[in-house]
Amino acid sequence: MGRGKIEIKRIENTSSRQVTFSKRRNGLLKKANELAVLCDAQVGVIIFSSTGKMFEFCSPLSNLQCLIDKYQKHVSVQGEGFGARQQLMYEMKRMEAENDKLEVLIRQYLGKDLTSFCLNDMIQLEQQLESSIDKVRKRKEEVLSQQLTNLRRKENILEDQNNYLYRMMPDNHAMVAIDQKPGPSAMMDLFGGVYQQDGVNEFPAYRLQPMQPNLQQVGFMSHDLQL
Amino acid sequence: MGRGKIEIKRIENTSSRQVTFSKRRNGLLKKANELAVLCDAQVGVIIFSSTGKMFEFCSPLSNLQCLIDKYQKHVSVQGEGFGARQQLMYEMKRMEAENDKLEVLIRQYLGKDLTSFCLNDMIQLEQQLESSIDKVRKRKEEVLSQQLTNLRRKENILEDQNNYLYRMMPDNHAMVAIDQKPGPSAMMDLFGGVYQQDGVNEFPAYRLQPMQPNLQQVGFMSHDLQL
DNA sequence: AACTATTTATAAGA
DNA sequence: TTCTTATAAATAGTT
Repeated sequence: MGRGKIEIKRIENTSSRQVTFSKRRNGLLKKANELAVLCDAQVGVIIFSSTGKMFEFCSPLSNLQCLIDKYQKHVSVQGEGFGARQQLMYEMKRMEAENDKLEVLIRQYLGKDLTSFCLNDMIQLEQQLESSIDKVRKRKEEVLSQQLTNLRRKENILEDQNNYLYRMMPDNHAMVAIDQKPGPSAMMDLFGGVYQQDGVNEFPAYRLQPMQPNLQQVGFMSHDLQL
Repeated sequence: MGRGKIEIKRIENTSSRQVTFSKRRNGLLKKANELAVLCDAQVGVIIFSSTGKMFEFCSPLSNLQCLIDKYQKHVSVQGEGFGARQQLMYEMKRMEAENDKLEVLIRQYLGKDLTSFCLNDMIQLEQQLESSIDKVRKRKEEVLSQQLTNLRRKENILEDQNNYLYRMMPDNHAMVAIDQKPGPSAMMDLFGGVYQQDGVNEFPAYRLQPMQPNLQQVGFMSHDLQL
């Protein structure tokens, strides 16, 4: 329909392609509208030009998003599986249910909302909680015992260092008096009475006191003795 | 373009509307294809007839879902906020995180994965678990005590009923001998030794024994005494 | 569905 | 882009 017949294939000349695009795009949208109005149909058109510009049409009293949703629903009913959107929705629902379940479980572990529980449920829950508390206590003891061990190692190291430095020191040079002599009984208090003396029992009356005690300076202390 | 000019408004005659729909639908799809091919554009068309049938077109080498996605992206970039799809994705991520958090919490309440816990964490957890177990035990006691009360009421009712029936019965008619006389000590065993006798202490040596004891027949028993 | 008189769309030129 | 116009294409009404 024009001065000459044309083949339906890509128009190579860019400018005439663009002109044709503009004309025919308008034609298409007009026809879409006519179809919608004349025949009481819902019509949606989406056009992207080769330069990336977007054009759209939707029949009156509707909007493209609605129409697209309707389309999605349609294809998901007949299609192999779900539309990507429906799948998301489904997954969402599933996770929401999972979440609710977990929240209920947690409330149970917190001892809340027990009214719906029968006796057996509660006995089971009690046992579960007892077992949990048992595990926590065991682990707590492990950690405490580890800390104790570390403390002892540290103490031994410090003691050895002290003794070594003491022996190396020219008599009475760079020495500082300590007010209280840290005797075995103080040691006992420090370690909660659990401490077993297994090293040197006697301390010299005077100890070396670095001005800024820095444990990291002790070479073999610098790796894993966290307190 | 036809034997006569027509107004662009809904065709009232149903059958001619359907004929026109069919013709113009084909025309629209053909023109959509021509636009796509001639001008190297992406074109998508969705049509729902007034009877609910769906028709679609998408330019060659593409598919409508793709085109719709592209459309969604386009409108979401300029639009108020997110596209519905992005929003779903975001919500999804949020819920996933929430879920993970809850799962970790539950594992803690089960006493698992404590290695990452410091001493203070564990002390707190222990306290929480102790509080939970406390609540469960309290509730358990409540339930037990309720059941006990119910049992007592039931017993009293049965006893009264028995006595009443016994008195109304013409002597020695329809009576059945009971092998063991259910005395106070049997009562004590039945209720775990907690039972306090507060009703009739003496049972007649012979009791009425309905062939199919049905507790529901006792009027004021039929509502809330669950055991 | 097919036909066809007419209207409409549009290719090419300005 | 827009207008013009000759011509191709679409289609309303009819069979």
